[in-house]
Amino acid sequence: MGHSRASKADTHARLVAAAAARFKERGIDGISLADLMKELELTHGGFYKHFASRDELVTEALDLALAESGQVMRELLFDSDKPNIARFVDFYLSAAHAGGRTGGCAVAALAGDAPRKSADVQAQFRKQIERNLEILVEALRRGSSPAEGRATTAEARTTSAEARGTALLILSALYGALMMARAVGDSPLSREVLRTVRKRILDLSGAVPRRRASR
Amino acid sequence: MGHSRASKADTHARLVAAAAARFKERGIDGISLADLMKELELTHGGFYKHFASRDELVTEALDLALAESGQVMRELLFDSDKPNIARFVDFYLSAAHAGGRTGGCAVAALAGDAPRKSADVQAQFRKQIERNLEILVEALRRGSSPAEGRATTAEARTTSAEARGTALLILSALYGALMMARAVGDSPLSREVLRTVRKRILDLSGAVPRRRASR
Amino acid sequence: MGHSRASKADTHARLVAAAAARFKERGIDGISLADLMKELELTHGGFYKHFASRDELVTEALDLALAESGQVMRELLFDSDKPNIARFVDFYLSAAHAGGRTGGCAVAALAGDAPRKSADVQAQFRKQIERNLEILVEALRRGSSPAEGRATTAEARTTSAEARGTALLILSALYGALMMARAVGDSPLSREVLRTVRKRILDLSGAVPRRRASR
Amino acid sequence: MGHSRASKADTHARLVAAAAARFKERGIDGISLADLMKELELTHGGFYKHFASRDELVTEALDLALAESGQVMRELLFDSDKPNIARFVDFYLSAAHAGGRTGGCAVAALAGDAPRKSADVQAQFRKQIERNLEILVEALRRGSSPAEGRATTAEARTTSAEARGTALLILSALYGALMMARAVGDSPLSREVLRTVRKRILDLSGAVPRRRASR
DNA sequence: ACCTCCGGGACTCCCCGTTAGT
DNA sequence: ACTAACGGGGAGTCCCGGAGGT
Repeated sequence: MGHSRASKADTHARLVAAAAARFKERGIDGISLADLMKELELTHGGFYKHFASRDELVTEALDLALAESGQVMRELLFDSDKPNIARFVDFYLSAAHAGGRTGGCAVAALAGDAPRKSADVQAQFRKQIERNLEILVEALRRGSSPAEGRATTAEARTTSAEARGTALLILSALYGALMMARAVGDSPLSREVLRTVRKRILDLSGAVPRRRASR
Repeated sequence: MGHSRASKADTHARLVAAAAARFKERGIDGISLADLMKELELTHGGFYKHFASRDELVTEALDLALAESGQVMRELLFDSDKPNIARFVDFYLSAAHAGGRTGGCAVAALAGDAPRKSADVQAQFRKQIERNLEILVEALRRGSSPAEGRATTAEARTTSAEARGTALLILSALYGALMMARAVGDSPLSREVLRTVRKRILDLSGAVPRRRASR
Repeated sequence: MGHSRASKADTHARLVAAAAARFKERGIDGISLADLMKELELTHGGFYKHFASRDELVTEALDLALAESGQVMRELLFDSDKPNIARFVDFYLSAAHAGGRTGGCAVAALAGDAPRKSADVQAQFRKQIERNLEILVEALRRGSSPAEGRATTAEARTTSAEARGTALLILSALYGALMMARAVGDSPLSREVLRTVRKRILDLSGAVPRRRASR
Repeated sequence: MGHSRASKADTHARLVAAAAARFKERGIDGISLADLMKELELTHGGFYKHFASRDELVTEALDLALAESGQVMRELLFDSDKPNIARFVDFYLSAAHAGGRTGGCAVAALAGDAPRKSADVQAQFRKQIERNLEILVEALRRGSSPAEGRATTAEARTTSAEARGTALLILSALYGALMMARAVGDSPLSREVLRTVRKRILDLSGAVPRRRASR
């Protein structure tokens, strides 16, 4: 009875996880179903017991990969009392994170593929980037203004717009720096990009309240 | 039959140009040699008269595409007396530039493919990005300090490091914003990213002298 | 994508049939694999799932085409009680048969290519021509001597040799006339060849018993 | 001075002759210009000093090859006082003639290619076959009726039609037998075809006067 | 008359997604 | 779930006809 220890649901999940990792490494079209199945010590033919098509796997793997990127972001930012933007940026722009491609940020790894894919795929990116933005906005606001909870609605809105703008800039710079660093390979330039952008972003993130205060 | 008036060099150049455009649109692996040749009303059989391999075409097309991106940058920044950073940023983050993929920035379009390609390809990116950085640094320095020519060496070095850091941040943010906007497709989010990052970058670029002055 | 309802055997058979028709029309080297596949609404890439090489297809298509020519011969000659040589000759040398190339006789259409092909191809022609000869001999003998069943062995042998000689002449004349008619295109000459040779062959086929009787 | 002993006209003629021989061996498409030029110890590039295109060479070589076939026919039939049909048939259906392809009959060798070629090529065949027929008719008439020159116009016409019919049959059988023999390669069957058809044709050619006499 | 080589097109090989049969 | 293989399609290689330029 039964044929293997692994349940069908388990195999499905392992496939999605493996696909997410490989997609980040090699791009969405960079790995074949056959190679993917081989990784799980399965054979090519069994794939369609788990997914109706490759696209279905792409959708699920992308969901997982993008969600993970948000999860990592949230953990790094929020696992202490006060949002720790520095730790997040340090990690995000660390050489290890930039170099190793398996565990990296799915947005940075796959954003380049998205424009050539379907609107559904782009919607997945849109949704996750929106979420990541919210996380960062929240971190900026909590980091900058512990008393914000008591702000009036009008003040909060202004602050929010301000924070959202800052978050957008930071996110753009993070993604851009990571993609540049990866595109140029390991080199003095890539290290300079990571180090310098990291410092500037920390200035920016800290600058939010200060800049407001100074005006 | 036989060959037409067009010289070999001309055909070669047209192939490289077409490849550069298609690569930016669809990625380096996104177009086949046969389709590419068809664009020039040739057949794929003649391809190897011009290139020893597909990789050779990739190298040349990448060179062209990246160089063009630098050229555009230089023109937008420098075609008037005073470096015009605003015009460059406006153009770079315009919806048209972000949406249309044919004429866009090769770095933003292809940076995502580079990590999966050979070290040679990555070196091409490195070289061009280094050049683009220098252009932007020059613009920032000339824009910020018309009298810089008389600065002492020490001051100049400091200013240079400062400007280079700013340039790195700006470039990262530009590339990141463009890639994000493209990844999410045409949407309120993409428009917000482009608009907001544009404004912030203009603040940053203007901030160079002010920041120095304030210390 | 994926494969349609058609089984492999079916596709294989359709390929062979299409090749046989095209070879008769344009010669063995007159059609490319890509064009052939296009006829079945397939693409050239899948060809080697069905045949190890072009030669293998040639062999099978030739087998089919030649066998069909024998089958047509047999049907025309034998579908009534008494062998009907006249009907066969009439059809074989009809303008329609001579002009239209698709449905025509494979021997006449392809004999000219055979000498330039491999010994295997020539053996295929040999085998089928031998069979066609036997069919015609049988027709001549049954047509000429209804009581032949009671002939002594020696007489039968003599009759056989006689009939085989006549069959060889008839077959040569048929093939020769058809090839001449085709080589000169539609013209008074081609019509004269067909008409005249037809009449003479009918004389010859009827002459078998008469010639024997006269000795 | 001058560059070589061979004049341009001579080279032209040698090219045509070599092409005629190769075409008979391998078919009209069976030899490349490069190989042909190599045969004359010339190089590929010089070809277009002699012919505007390959087609022009084909036309001339075909003219030569076909004319030669008529010339051979005429010589064998007529080089003695009385037309010697037997000698012609013997030669034409000799194993050497059938096997060796270089010197063979152009009609038999190339008739199979003609239907796939232009109407001009087919017209060349038509013209030469018409001539060959006339030669054979003349031989049949002179062989059968030395006094024919004095026949009345009406009688001559009847005789002519009779002879032309016989000539058509003989020509068809000759061409057909030769093509069959070549198609099946060297074998008992090919030898049988040649031997048997030869004997039957000789019967037929001799039968002309006898058949007329018997009516 | 040569050399060179362009552009055309064919064949072969290989990989991928997908499906059928076991 | 595996084995097998179909059909799609890209890459690379070869050779041919033809067109310069020396």
